[in-house]
Amino acid sequence: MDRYNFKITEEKWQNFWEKNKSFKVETDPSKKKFYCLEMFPYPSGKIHMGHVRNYTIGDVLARYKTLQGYNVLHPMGWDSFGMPAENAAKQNKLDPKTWTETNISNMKLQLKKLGLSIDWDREISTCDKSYYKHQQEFFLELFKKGLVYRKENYVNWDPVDETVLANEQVIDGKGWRSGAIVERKKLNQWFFNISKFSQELLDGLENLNSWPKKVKIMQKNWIGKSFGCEIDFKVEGELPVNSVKCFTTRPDTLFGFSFLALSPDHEISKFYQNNDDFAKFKQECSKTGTTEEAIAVGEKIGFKTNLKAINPLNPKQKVPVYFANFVLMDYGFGAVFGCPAHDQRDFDFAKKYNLEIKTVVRPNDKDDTFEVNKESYPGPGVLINSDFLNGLKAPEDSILETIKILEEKNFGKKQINFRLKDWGVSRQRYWGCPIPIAYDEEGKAYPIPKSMLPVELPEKIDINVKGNPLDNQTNWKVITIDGKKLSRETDTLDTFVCSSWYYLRFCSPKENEYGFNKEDIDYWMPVDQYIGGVEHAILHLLYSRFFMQALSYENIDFNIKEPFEGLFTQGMVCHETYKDPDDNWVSPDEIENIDGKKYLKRDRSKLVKVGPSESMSKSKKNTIDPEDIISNYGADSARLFILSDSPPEKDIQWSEEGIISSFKFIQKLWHLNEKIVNEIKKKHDSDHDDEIKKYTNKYLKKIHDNLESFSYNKIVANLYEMYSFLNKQIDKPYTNKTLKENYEKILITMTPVLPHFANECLDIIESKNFKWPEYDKSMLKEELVNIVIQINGKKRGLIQTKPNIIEEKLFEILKNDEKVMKYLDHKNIKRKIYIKDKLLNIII
RNA sequence: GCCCUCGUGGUGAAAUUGGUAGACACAAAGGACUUAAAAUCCUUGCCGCUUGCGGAGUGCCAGUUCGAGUCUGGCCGAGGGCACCA
Repeated sequence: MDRYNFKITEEKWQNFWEKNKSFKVETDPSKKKFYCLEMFPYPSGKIHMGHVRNYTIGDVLARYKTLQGYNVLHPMGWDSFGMPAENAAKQNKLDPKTWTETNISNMKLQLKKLGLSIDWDREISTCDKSYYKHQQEFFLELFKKGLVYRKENYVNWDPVDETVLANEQVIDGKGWRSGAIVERKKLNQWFFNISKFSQELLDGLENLNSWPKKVKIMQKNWIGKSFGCEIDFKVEGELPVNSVKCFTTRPDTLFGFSFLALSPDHEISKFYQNNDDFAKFKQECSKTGTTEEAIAVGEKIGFKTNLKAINPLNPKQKVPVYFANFVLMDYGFGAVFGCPAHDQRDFDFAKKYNLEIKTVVRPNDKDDTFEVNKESYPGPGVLINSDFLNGLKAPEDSILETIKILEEKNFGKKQINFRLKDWGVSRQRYWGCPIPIAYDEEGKAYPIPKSMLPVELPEKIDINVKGNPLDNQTNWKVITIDGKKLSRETDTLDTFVCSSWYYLRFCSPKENEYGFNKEDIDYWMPVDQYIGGVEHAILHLLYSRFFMQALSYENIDFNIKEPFEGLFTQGMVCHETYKDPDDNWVSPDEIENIDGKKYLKRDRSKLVKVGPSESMSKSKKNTIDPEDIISNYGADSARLFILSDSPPEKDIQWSEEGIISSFKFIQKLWHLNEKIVNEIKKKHDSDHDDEIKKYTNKYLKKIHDNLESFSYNKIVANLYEMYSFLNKQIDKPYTNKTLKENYEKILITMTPVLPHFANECLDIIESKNFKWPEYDKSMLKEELVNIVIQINGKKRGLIQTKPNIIEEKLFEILKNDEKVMKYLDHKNIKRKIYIKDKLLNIII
């Protein structure tokens, strides 16, 4: 028997696909389309197992849809702007462009070795000027529509990367990439007005039926809509201030008012500019705002002003006004009204500063003497101690009623607030898309005319400088527009801008005039299935959705509101972690397995500590290089294993044993193939034709259902079952035509998972121009069914009969079943439940 | 603290509308083949007794039902998201 030589076969088919441009597609409205997109990679240098999983899942779908007759767009590109290029360039003294381009060509080769059905003619790279030119056009388009603006703002400053971070890029007060504690800094920044579309982005989620519920909830929470009331508090004191606006979701607790708190950045703070104590307090705030313990403990600190605020519903009541560290300037009006009895945060603050705690809501199961003492009571109940509001049901009736009263008296009005903030897109970085703006001496911003686009990044410059290297490019910075000497914007765009529209570009990758061509996007968009990691649930996916809103805003020609019709988020690839006796991480290829125990390779006597399986990461050294796997076992083995065992949306454990068993399975399939090919050559009677036809049909249904529901792990199980059936049954005689036809169908179903192997086998049986085999519903009916016999709900027997048997007849057959009759012996049958063709439950 | 998801063998997991729990695989143990090893194949899987059979069993406790991994309520545990959002 020949061994299956994956090296030769895989190379053969990869060359074939490349030479024939097998996956090249064109816009063709006469064909039904399917747009299958996986999140494009950052060209870090090498592909990792996460890519293998992501792109294998996508490839299974793309190949399946192609076989079903769809015109499938399955492109690939590179998210190639970003900081790693700059950092690597600093270390290796290469310029970012060269570094990036080398990485792209390496990774492209690696992806090709996976046997992906990609239309490489559509390859794009976001750092290519033919790409970012159009991004600059979009920027100016949005600028014209008023969706881009510049403002001086406190920004999240990453002191290590020396750049600004969006709120979403700050995790636990630290930079998402550098891990450095983020500082606050005031800078002039460009913003995309994403918050303008808060309601649309929220509503749009409703219709995304093929998105994971989890992702939709995360976005919903991020947008953070809340319903409440804006209240205008009159204030009195020594400052020239008459009123302070607050937003609250609980106006009904206004009778529990005991202080007013302002953000340290509130405009009233200007009156304290020269106050040393206030300066100290502000410094205290910026410290507690960022350290981890402070966030965990949540210590509240305040600075008392000499103002008093008046309760609009009870003008006799006057309460102190504080600056407080927990009040955020960019939510609501940067001011909150404090009701300690019914808000834990206000409660903590009141305790610290000895402020009044007045209970105004009692729980439904308590009487009016209820008093809050150890902690606040934020729950539902009935209003008490609230004068004319007493007795109202909280929160439903009481909130609406209070808002009505406040509106009547002109103290406030109903309001909806969103947590979503505008997207700061300026980055003080070299390796990004230049912002197409220039400034005059007064700092007024001028858009660069379209004819002067793209604003190209200067090449081969010295990036070994502190801060933004573009700032040092004095020649580049100077530009003359309409005879006016201007200075270019030196900030570049956040790389999330690049990935917010790349799926449009794939539809028209060569279009020169504009970012895309209308005819192309009308045909291909939206993306039917988008596949990627759940880590992009908020950032990338929300920005992309915003981009569609922004492009369609005031534009009747563009009406794509949602870019991704279907979304699938795959799980991570995990591996066991190892540590040597000195507690250092050890990589899997430094380990030797002896008698089921794991030893250090370089010192066989030393046993390594096996830690939990965790997501593959360089820092824990538990990565496996896909290139090694492909060269040792082949792409098909890698694909088969990465799909097996765990459902695609869950994490998967990578193991040596697992990949070996996938490899062996392909060898077994190869031997089976030889047997079948021999059988096809022989002549036989047709005794068993029905058997194989029926089996194949049942198998096709399973594969079909599992493909449709993304149960790719079950498809692998179906392949194992199919192998074991055919391997047992192949010695039975079948007519060659039937055997060939059915085997061909089975092989076709294998092509999405094992494209090289299955195409090779199809080639051997001389199958040409094949398409996806549909199953025949009428053939699914069984000639015999198994009926479970239960006694008092417990399984006691199994009877095989023809379908549609009536209960009486079944009971007759049952009388011959000694085992079951033993249980029924001399017992009174109280009741029988019969489910046709399935089950008979006898109650005694 | 709030929100979401999930608890099934030693492990990863299967199980249409409630209807044979553990498909398929990994690991382990035993066996077959072999001079031996590798490779391959078969068997076992928790508790009892002798094959065979019986019993328990899907995190825990109740409930609905002829029948619950699946539905309802409560509890316990794990993972993820958000985090002073007024």
